[in-house]
Amino acid sequence: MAMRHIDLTDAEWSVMECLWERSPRTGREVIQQLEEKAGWSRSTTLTLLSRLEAKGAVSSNSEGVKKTFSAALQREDAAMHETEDFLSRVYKGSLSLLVSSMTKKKALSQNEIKELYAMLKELEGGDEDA
Amino acid sequence: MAMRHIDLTDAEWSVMECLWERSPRTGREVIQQLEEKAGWSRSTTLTLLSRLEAKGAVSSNSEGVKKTFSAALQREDAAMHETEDFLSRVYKGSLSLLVSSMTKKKALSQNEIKELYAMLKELEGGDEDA
DNA sequence: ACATTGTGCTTACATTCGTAGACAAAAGGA
DNA sequence: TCCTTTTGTCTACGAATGTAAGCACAATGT
Repeated sequence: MAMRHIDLTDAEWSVMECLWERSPRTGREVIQQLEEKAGWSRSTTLTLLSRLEAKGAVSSNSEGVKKTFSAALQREDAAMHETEDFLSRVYKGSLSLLVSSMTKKKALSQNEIKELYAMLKELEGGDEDA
Repeated sequence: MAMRHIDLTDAEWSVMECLWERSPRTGREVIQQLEEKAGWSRSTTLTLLSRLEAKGAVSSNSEGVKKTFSAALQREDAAMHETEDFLSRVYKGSLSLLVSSMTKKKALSQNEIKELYAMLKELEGGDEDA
């Protein structure tokens, strides 16, 4: 059964990043980290955690003394969902188009180009049908 | 002077796509196209056009008999802005990371890989410092 | 000149998002 | 046991977003 598409808002991404870094975590920890990184108040973080739990991206466990929160959504899944969304909206779903655009805009460093080239070279050669 | 960053919402992208396809256009045309493609009512489209004009993404001309609307923001600029935004949020700003993720998820067709490879090959070889 | 139609502006309204204060229950200390 | 601190839930509120009805004025046909 496929993972339902969960959309994350910007603020929600921040919270998830924190949980992806390490899970489970107590509310305390999440709150503190977001307070430092984003200047959020306690309530803000807690609200976001609730909303995330409501949409199934976060799960919590209240058995122990302290309630803990965990990422229920994998970062990779969230990323892939966003990626598809973005690519289809902006580049007709084509990654090549994205790369060629970035190229034209000179938004790619030589370094990045090299890395990509190496990666693609491997894929092109070694994955024909194995 | 750098182009200010204009963020477009989903609905706004639809309108812009219409104007990027051809500009200038009368309200009539835009309305009709969006009605077909998105099922929007007249007012909806007009509202979006106003909002877009307010944020500088669309310009209009009322001199002739019919008011016309044009895209003031280039598609490429909008796309690049979105791209940077997206890459930094989801992939730490790294295109390579995006590609490697898509690879792992097998979200790239052989065809796409070939295209990318060809593109990169050219860049890698021919752009050292010219 | 008047009725009909086309066109743009103004206002509206429900939802979502970012942000947070209040309050209540639980835990810890004196 | 009573006070203080911690922790979690509920409620709130303005801005942004998607969506559209209504109104007023311009154009057009007869």
